[in-house]
Amino acid sequence: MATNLSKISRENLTSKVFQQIKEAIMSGRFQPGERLPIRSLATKMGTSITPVREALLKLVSFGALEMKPAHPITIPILNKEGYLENRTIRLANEGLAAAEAAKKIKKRQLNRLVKINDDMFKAAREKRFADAIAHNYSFHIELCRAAAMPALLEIVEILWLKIGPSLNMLHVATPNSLTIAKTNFHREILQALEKRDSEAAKTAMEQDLIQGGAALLDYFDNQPS
Amino acid sequence: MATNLSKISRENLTSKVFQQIKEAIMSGRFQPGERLPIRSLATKMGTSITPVREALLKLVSFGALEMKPAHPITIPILNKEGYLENRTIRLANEGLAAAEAAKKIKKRQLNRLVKINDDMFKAAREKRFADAIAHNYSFHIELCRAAAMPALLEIVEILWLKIGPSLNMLHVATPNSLTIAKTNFHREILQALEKRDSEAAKTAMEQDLIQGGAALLDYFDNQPS
DNA sequence: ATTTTATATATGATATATCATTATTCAAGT
DNA sequence: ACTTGAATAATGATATATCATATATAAAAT
Repeated sequence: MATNLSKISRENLTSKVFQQIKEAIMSGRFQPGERLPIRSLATKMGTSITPVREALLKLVSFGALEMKPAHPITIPILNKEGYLENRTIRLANEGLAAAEAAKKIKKRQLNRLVKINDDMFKAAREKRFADAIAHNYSFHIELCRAAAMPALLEIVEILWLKIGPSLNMLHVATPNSLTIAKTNFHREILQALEKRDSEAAKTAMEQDLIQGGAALLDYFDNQPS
Repeated sequence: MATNLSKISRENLTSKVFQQIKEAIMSGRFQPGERLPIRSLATKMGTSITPVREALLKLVSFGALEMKPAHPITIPILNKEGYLENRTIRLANEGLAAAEAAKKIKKRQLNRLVKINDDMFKAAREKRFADAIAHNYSFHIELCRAAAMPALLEIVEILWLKIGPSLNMLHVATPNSLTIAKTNFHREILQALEKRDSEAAKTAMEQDLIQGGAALLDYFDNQPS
């Protein structure tokens, strides 16, 4: 029996389309309010409308896209209230993830987090703000992965999907106010993980989420939409 | 302009199908492992397969149903590990919901919770276990609604969808061990809500979730699947 | 009787066609 | 110039047809 045969990708079209649109959303390639018509996406991606529709419906069911009857599917426009609710829920879930990760994280995963954090600082120093935002996202997701709770990871990914477009819009609107690399608590989180101190990890994570959203809150306050 | 015109239901077929299947899952009309073939459901419901497929895919994306490539869609079989992860996440999210509800709940909502709880006890006394389980579910969902955080409510509903079939299976397998009405902390939760004591509400909720799952944990321990 | 193989069936995946509703455009009327 | 109304286009919703793959059944071989 031949070994080392490469796995044939049995992923279906819907999954591929979903991943691609999801990544596009998280990397800020759509503005809040922007339309995502099924047909034009299908044309761009070279599939029929069925897989695109299914992928979009999935994102809608996660609250990452908005759909009103007989209206085009759009990127939701987050307001202050919605952001604060999202932050409160992330506090609970990412706090839990940090506490669990402190118990379970392996050296390799910890090193990976350190590297992601370094990359984030480097990107911010070099004013590659979009990259910095992406690395910040990776930091939170990978930490959540270290908690080894797949259902929790899914929830946290959904929560970030909802704020992704606004986060990226912020860096376009006011790149100078990007505080991701200046006032975060990643170091405190990493230290707590290394000490395997669940409580400290949770607290540091909560502070990080509150600080990380300060710039966005300022934006909402000065943008009386 | 005429007023008081009744709203025309613009809900689409997919939503209706989704609601119906969701309720069927939560009320235990499907066994863990049972198949849900698209075509036969569509025939039963009198629609084409498209709305049914979309509704099922939505449930799959919530983790309430399982789908392997080229296999029938099924009700997932929960194991002890999966249940414990689900419980841990509910502790965080329903704890938050209870704390928020303590701040925001209105008298009408509190009265409603009291009534649901009474109904649950009544159902349990009369050995209508399925009803008791349904009322317990309502209690948790309505409390979550009182927190006035729509995104949190969605998450909690998803979490319950995943354990619904197993909860109902339990009451069929071992109706005598149904402890829902005996060892719950609903009274403590209600008292905390009335006092507007967030911390107490959170603690009582956590105890309720742990106690409420004890019977299911026993089942997993004696069922070495 | 058991195992193997071939056929038929069931099922999800994808593409396409058509419908209803809304948004847009543009011309006519004021 | 502005408003109104009709025609057109855009868009999601639904139904149906076809395909690929897995499962179940039946037949054949041992």
